[in-house]
Amino acid sequence: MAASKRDQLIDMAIELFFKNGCHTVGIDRLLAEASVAKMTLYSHFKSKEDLILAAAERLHEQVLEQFLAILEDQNLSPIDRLHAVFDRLEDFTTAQGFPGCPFVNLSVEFPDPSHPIHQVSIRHKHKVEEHLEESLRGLGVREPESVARQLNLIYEGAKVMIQITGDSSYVQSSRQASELLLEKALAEA
Amino acid sequence: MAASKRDQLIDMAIELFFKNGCHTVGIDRLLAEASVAKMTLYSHFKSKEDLILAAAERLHEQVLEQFLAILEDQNLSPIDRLHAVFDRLEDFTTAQGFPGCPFVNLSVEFPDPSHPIHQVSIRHKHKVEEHLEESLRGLGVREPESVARQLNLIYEGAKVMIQITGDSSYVQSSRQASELLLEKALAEA
DNA sequence: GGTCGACTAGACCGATCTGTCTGCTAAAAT
DNA sequence: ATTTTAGCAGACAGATCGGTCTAGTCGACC
Repeated sequence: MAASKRDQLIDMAIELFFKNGCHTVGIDRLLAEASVAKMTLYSHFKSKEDLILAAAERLHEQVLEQFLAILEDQNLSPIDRLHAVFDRLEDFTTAQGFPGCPFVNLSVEFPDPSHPIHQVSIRHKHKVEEHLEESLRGLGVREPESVARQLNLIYEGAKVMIQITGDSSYVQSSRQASELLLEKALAEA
Repeated sequence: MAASKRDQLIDMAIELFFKNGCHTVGIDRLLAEASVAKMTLYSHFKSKEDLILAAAERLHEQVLEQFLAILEDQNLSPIDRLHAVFDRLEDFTTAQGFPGCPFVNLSVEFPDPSHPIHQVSIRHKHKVEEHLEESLRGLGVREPESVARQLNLIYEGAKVMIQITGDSSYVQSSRQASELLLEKALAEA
């Protein structure tokens, strides 16, 4: 079979919930656009939040995979792979009405840190930072954890500023800032 | 009079809506906690969104004032004033369950960039960046606009990472990163 | 051919939310 | 003294939302 109803629901949840906000999109609209009956939804998931959780976890895997693909791109030099992380921001954020980082938005909609959905966001951000750290360690940077955190701040800052202002030229700003930090870190290596 | 009912509503809106999310807090709870009758609310504001807008605008003024106070602190050297912007992040973010930057949250809850509430966020972020730029220009930095944007990314990134992970040590990371960028910018001045 | 499981359409329930309306109190202004 | 104004409490309407229930369709498999 092409795609199970369960997958259709998750895919549409990613598209609708994470683009427009979980609280704003009702379950009826999701069902209509996914062409799935309500009872099917509740046979696969025990609640709307349960679906959101599954969607968040799938998106976590997808985004992390994309992220890793950049950091391990064998066509680029190790340093350029890190630069590419920022350059490639352009691909997502120049889209009309960039909805922002889904995991940031989820954290806003589910502010309780102990909530399972919020925890997916925490896990995602930690994973991203770990991978940055590993790349930096591979480059022989002196304090890879510290530098990874700093690069991550720039990365997150760029996404959130583009989300709010709609000005995608923050991609360039983030690239410049990260380049500078990397330069410095490599000089000390 | 001590505080008009209108002010009570706005103050409580800032506290409840921006700490817990506008969509999650109902108007009945706000009225109960503000000790105001429903009809009084709707005589001052034409809708809930109208109240949120007024609250956002007041908060915009308040936060910007605090921000400016740091950037113009005469007890500090011009460079330390910029550093203080990051150091003082500690004051807000170490609070148990830091709710995140209210203007980021508003942008998530009102994603439409043309929405008046979203526009307050845009205005706020621009103002902050302008003030950073002005401080940098006062220091004789070569490209103040570009550096201001980069510092702003770090600033926003720190707030959002602390919001998600609850790890307030990102304050130090942001301080370190901004210090590095400032050093470089001043060396070129 | 008959059974079973997956799916569907849509009615329905209870809760919740925004916003309106009525009637009342009381202080302030004229 | 009377009118106006600001505020109060709470019922109410209308809409929406998440979730349940019923009844029925369709295809696969034994």
